[in-house]
Amino acid sequence: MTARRKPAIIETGSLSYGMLPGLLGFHLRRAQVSLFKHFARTVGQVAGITPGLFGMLQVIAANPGLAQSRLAEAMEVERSTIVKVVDQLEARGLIVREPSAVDRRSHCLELTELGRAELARMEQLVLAHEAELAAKLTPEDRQELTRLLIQLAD
Amino acid sequence: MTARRKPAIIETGSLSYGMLPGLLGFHLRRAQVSLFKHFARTVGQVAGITPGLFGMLQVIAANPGLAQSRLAEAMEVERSTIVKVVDQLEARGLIVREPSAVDRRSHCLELTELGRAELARMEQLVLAHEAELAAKLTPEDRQELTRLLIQLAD
DNA sequence: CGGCTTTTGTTTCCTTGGTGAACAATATCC
DNA sequence: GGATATTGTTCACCAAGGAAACAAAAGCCG
Repeated sequence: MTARRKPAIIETGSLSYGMLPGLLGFHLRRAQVSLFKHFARTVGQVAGITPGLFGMLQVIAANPGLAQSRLAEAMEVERSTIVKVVDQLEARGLIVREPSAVDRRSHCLELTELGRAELARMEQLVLAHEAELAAKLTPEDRQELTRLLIQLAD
Repeated sequence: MTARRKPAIIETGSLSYGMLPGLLGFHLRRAQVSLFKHFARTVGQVAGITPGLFGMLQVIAANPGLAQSRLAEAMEVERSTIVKVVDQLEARGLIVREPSAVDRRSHCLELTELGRAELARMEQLVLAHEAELAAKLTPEDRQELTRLLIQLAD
């Protein structure tokens, strides 16, 4: 190697991210990591839940009697992934698998009383978390961001 | 259970997401999943790389001689996480760990010739991927989205 | 009706990123 | 020179997810 070595003295602040700042994915990921950490500090720490599990719970609550396969489609994950999620939520007493009256293969997911109570509590925390996030943007910007994200996701 | 059972007949299309559509995190996640899948189809399949690894490679390329600890800070992950990443990239012959001249504890990360060539190829694929994504938005909207994401991430 | 085909939930194994704790070697500070 | 901090590493873990195989149950079709 005959090439001259570059200085290689790089302070944390002045470090280059190459082409990354020109990519939507980079900023999308940063925003999500930031949001996720905020969720963990505010909602997660208090209610012991992750964004993913909260989302599952929301969909189950909003669609009583939902079969696991439908939930998998809604969340765009495989059926085998749903099994673990449902196991967790059931183990915590938040939901139950009830046998379907019309199809003996499928399980109807339902919230328990505890599940309803816990979800209500979580929702308050999530709304507070959302409000803190939204404070970084004007109401119009928040609306605009939502619109653009939907457009990007198709 | 004496309560009347709700119909529980829910077609995939007409299923409710509860309060999720009102949350930024929901749309952020959807957009990212969509983008990630697109990246996997276009860049990943061809160049065998993930958004995460590509990002690491970019930062290493843009900051020759970077120490692993600095990289960890830049990517906001733990040092122990970086070890595996560097192992992978080194195993593929894209980078090398060179001993630092000034600190015998630290390793200076450098791209190899192969690494530079591969990265250049990846960059072309990434730019094409980005262009396809950006096609969903007007140029102004893309700019606006970037601005809002940065603002949200702090 | 009876035989294929599909769907549903499940289990098992694997992969990907990531964490935290402990550790040896090396720097740094007082 | 001795305490303290930093660097890279290993190891054991965890969470989210996917793939494949499977049994039970539905559904289809001749």
